[in-house]
Amino acid sequence: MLDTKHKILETAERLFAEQGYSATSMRHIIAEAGVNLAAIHYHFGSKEDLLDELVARRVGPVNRERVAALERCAADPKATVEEIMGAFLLPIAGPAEDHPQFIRLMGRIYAEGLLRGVIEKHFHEVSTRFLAILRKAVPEVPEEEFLWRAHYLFGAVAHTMCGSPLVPPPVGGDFRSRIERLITFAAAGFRAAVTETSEVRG
Amino acid sequence: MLDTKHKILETAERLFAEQGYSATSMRHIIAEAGVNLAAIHYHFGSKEDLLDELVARRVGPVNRERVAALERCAADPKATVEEIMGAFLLPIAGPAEDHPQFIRLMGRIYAEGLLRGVIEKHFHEVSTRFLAILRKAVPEVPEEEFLWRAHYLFGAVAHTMCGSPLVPPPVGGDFRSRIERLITFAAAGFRAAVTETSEVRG
DNA sequence: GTCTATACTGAGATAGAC
DNA sequence: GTCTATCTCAGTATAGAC
Repeated sequence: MLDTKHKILETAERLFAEQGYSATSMRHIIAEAGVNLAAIHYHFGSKEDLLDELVARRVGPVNRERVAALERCAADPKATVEEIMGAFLLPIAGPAEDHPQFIRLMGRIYAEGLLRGVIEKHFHEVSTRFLAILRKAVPEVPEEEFLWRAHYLFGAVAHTMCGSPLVPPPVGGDFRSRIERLITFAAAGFRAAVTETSEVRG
Repeated sequence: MLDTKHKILETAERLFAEQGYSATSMRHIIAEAGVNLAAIHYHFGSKEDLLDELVARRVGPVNRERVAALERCAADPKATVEEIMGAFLLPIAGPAEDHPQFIRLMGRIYAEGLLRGVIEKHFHEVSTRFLAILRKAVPEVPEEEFLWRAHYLFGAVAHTMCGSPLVPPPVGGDFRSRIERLITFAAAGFRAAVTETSEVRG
């Protein structure tokens, strides 16, 4: 039955989002879904492939929005850093309001590094395109510096999605405003003058 | 014998750093260390407590350096954002050169969120002090905005330590220069003018 | 106090009957 | 397609030798 597969998918998404990927056992999923343990392997192959299908379902539409917005930026020689970042980041805002736990899950599996294959499959293409377009908006930044700054940006994005163990989470504000704040922060960072030899020690 | 405990500690640190915490089994550790499985529980209590002791060993000296540098900043009313960030971040540079894999491990366990207890125990106090001092260097930033920016900074730091699945890692530069670049980036972000209603969509 | 042997529980995965 | 039984490998707990 397709019903079995669907029940697994729905239950797994809820449990992964609530408890995280590693903390959710397949036995817990099948118990709540009322199906047999082997059904997961029959329909998906493995626990990781189950996650993969979950991610594809939600991320596909977001990535299509991203690509459309990014190509509009690419066609506009006057596109600002803020607009390009917005094209990449704001399409998350919709799903983030509808499925806040899912966004948290995505941030966590990105940060975990364990599921590198899943991440690369769903984000490598669009993130590469994003960086290529962003690159042209800040031509004055040397290549190596640009890559590091992209690194910082992705770290900040993941953290914004999944929450920090150390900083008290400011409760106010929806996800969209969080993203807008992040864009303000990171755009200033990308425009910062490159320091040759820093004098930062106190 | 203290020898057994020491062998476990050394072997575990190496394997955790090479393969990550979750991916390293206790049976793998004891096989390479040439000790018995139960010895880990006798000396440490659990796998997580073993990690805890590993972290404490390396992080203790770093945190003492941090606190000393931070208090120098606190005593100086003219301390810049860059200097305060440097006080918090540059003490990692030394260990990062000597034990690069260990730094990567720290970034990963921070990002994972699973070992929240270990992270809080070793970093909560010093990071709280850091944020309090940094707060006074940017009084013009509203409180909520400041907390989010701190959030972005911590995400970028963790990512710098553990590497990203999406951005091609720039190979050049030692860890200290990475931190200095990050400080330039984040200081500009903290100083950015707060946008009331952003106009970032393309 | 230190360490060994062994057993327990729960995880993901798989083969084969129906 | 589905289910039972079973396999391997985790982390953990305990009894007891020295």
